[in-house]
Amino acid sequence: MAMDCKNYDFQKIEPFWQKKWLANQTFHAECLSPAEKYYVLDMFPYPSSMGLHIGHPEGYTASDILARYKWANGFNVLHPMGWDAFGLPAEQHAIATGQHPSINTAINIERFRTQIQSFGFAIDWNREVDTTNPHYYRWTQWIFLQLFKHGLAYVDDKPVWWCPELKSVLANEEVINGRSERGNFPVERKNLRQWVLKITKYADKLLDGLEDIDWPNSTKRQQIAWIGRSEGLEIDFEIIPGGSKIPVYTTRPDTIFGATFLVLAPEHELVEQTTTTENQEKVQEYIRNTKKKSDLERTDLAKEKSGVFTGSFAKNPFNGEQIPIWIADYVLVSYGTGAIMAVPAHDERDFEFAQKFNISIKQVIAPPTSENSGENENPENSLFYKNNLPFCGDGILVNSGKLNGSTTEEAKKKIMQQAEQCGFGRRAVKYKLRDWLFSRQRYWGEPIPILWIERSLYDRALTEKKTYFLDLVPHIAVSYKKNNVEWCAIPLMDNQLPLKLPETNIYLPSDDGESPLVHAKQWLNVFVNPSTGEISAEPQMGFIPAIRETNTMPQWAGSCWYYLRYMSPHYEEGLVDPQAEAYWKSPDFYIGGAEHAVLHLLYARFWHLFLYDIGAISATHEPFKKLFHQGIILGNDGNKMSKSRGNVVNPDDIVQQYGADSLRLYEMFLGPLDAMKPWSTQGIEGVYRFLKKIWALYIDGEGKVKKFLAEDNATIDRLLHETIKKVTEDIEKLQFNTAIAQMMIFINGAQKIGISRQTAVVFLQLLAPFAPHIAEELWARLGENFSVSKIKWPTYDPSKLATDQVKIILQINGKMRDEIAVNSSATQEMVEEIAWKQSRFMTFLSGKKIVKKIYIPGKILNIVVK
RNA sequence: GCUCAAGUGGUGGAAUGGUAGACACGCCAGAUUUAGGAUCUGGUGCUGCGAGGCGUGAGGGUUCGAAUCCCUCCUUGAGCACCA
Repeated sequence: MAMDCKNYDFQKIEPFWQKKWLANQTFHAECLSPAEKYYVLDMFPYPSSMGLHIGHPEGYTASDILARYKWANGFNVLHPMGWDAFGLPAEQHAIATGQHPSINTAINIERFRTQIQSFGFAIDWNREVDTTNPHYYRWTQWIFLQLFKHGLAYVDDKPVWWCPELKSVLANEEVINGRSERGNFPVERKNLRQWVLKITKYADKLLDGLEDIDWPNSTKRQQIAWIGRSEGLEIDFEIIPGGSKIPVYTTRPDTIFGATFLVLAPEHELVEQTTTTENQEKVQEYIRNTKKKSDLERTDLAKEKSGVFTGSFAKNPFNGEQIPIWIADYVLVSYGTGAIMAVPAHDERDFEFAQKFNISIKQVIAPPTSENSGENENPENSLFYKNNLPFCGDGILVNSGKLNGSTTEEAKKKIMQQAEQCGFGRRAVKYKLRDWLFSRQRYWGEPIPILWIERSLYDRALTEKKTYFLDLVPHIAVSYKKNNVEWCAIPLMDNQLPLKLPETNIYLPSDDGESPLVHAKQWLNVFVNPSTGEISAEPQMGFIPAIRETNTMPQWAGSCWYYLRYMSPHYEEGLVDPQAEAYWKSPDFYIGGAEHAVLHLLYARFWHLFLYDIGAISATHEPFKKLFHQGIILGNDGNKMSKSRGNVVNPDDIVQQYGADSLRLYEMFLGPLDAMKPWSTQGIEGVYRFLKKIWALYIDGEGKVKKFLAEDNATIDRLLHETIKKVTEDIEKLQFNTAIAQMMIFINGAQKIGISRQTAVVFLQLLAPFAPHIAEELWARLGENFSVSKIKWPTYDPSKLATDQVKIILQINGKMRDEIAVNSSATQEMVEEIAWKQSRFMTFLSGKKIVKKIYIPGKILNIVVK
């Protein structure tokens, strides 16, 4: 017992039990316990200076209910918490104050931990992880080096998204409608040397893996769309005059006879070759204009198509037709072959373009009609369909020579076959997914554990085979050229990890894409012994000059594998203890916001699949078997909570005023867990009253346990078993709102009728996952053993649910007219006999002719009349 | 524009083919109280004196029976947005 308080004094009760759970390590997850494991994972928070948001405890409470429920069912539960602590706000604070970001980060973590502990979650605090701790990021760096060694990390200086405001590059996934995902600042294209991870190599595995995991459909769909796999045909068109070939990519080879022009992207390498002398000027001007446009303009001004004719023609290899070659910026150089065959009759974009530039439109697909299956199609009579162009669906081929009458599906097959046989085309698979841009020009991130040395020294070390990095570098060297010197990347050795961030007082990146780490000159320029890997700050015999990589990793790096670290957070021999990994495998339940659908959740799956492939882990291919997104909690006014709207609810205030149990209960009672729902300041009163009612049912005005009934009456007995059933089933289905409603029904009944001591005990077990503090307190006052969350979960007795009397609804033409109570074993004849005696029911039947009777045993008797 | 999801009292929501509105908020009345607060009891979809009638975004359909299944439209939310 916490205190001998008389009233429901949550301010005394809650901290007492929180301390007790911590001190007793009540929720410590024992690795390799003989019990079956259950791993509940929350998306770990970024510890911002704003403190915890009211949305945080929503997901955390849901996972906590599950964790406590599983403990009570005999599972060995892993429910950890940690900090995704690298990130921009801490760095911006450092820039503003000149203070090292680790100081502020530590303060914020402290505050988050205190806040999270004030909710009484059954977390194993021994397993806390912090992505900014060198003991942690040592292994983030180690994973990077594995990716490097396997040729999945390389440098590139293609155009990348650059955000001038953040002074950093961003990944494709971090750019939304031409603005940064964080901060909503405009971004532009810039050529910079950057580290890139070859996530595209895992495109198919990332796609296939989605099939056997239990995730929200919308999230799966988003990942599928992001990967954007398509199957099609690459077809070579011959340039007239000239004779060289332009490969185009299409997913609709069946429309090949409808191609009336060909379009090159403005950046396409054959632009110069295809442009005739008299069109030179116009084409160059068009390309100049395109370059001036930002990517935002180029994609956002989708309304009006633009383009220019090159003067050349291309020969359609299927029918020998010559079609004009145009240049237009609606074709992207980075997708497919950067060139398309345009079929205006069956593609909206091509249609729009053809209309604007007066290019002919030729229909080759007729929409399928219900009556004919293609045989009666009259190719000459296609005028009828012209009004409906462009028609982009599947149909029947017309105007396509011997393919006329084929379906889209048949025609695709035939044309692909023909193209491959004749050698002017080949099947191809394309993806929208691009490689993951992995470096950032920031201070507050994991340093990339790479040294750069000159090419000749690199080659010499490898040919002489007397070097530590012989097996640690990819087959093809990762290199770049600057001022005519070529630099090659070599890794640090495992025992040189973690590569810690150097001390500096300059945290601001430069305007031209230089990381603040370049200012740490001592750290930056070193000497390395190529045979031993030894690093020295001073030149030495046998050492060669090297420069450290100055970019850091993006914030997503640390969160890609934290769920593995929780399994053995103090293990020093590897990222995860193989025994722990074999036992815990992967999270059984993962809950977090839907905003990470294509960022964290795609990156983490990529790393997991990779780690599995290289044998670093071995239990599962996919990291997150079951995923759930909690809904957003809106402000009182139905709008998103924001400082500017003044509708922000601070969880600390709620805990202060109503207690953590009320907050937990209320957030779960608001509505379905995945729904977006508005906070109501008045609404929380309801659950608070519920808790006070429970208190009053157990404890008298003197703070003593009340006298319970010697025995339950039948109504309460049935209600208890109904409640056990409903609460148990609803927890399994994550329908916490209705589970709480059922407990309220129980308490309302208990208040009227009274309950036995045994029933009072069982109810506390049901309540404990939702409101653990009050449940633990009353449990202790009843003299039961600590802890209520570790006692075997109650089961219901089905025989108690059966009743000897059932209610039958009497309907006429499906409308409820009366109800009767009958013996539960009553037959239809017996029910009818009683029904016919009901005067109210009979008044509805009088003068009507009975057509049919429908009887659903135990539920309904419906009389159909005329 | 395309794709997906969802529309139920004054409010949050319950019911996924069988009594629409569980549970809760709010509101009304009463009890207790010097008063307020707290607590307890009863009521509360709309309409009608009543029997009853109407009612789940709108319209249509399937069914003995539809909030639930199907079609069309409207609204809201989410995602994608020249990916050929």
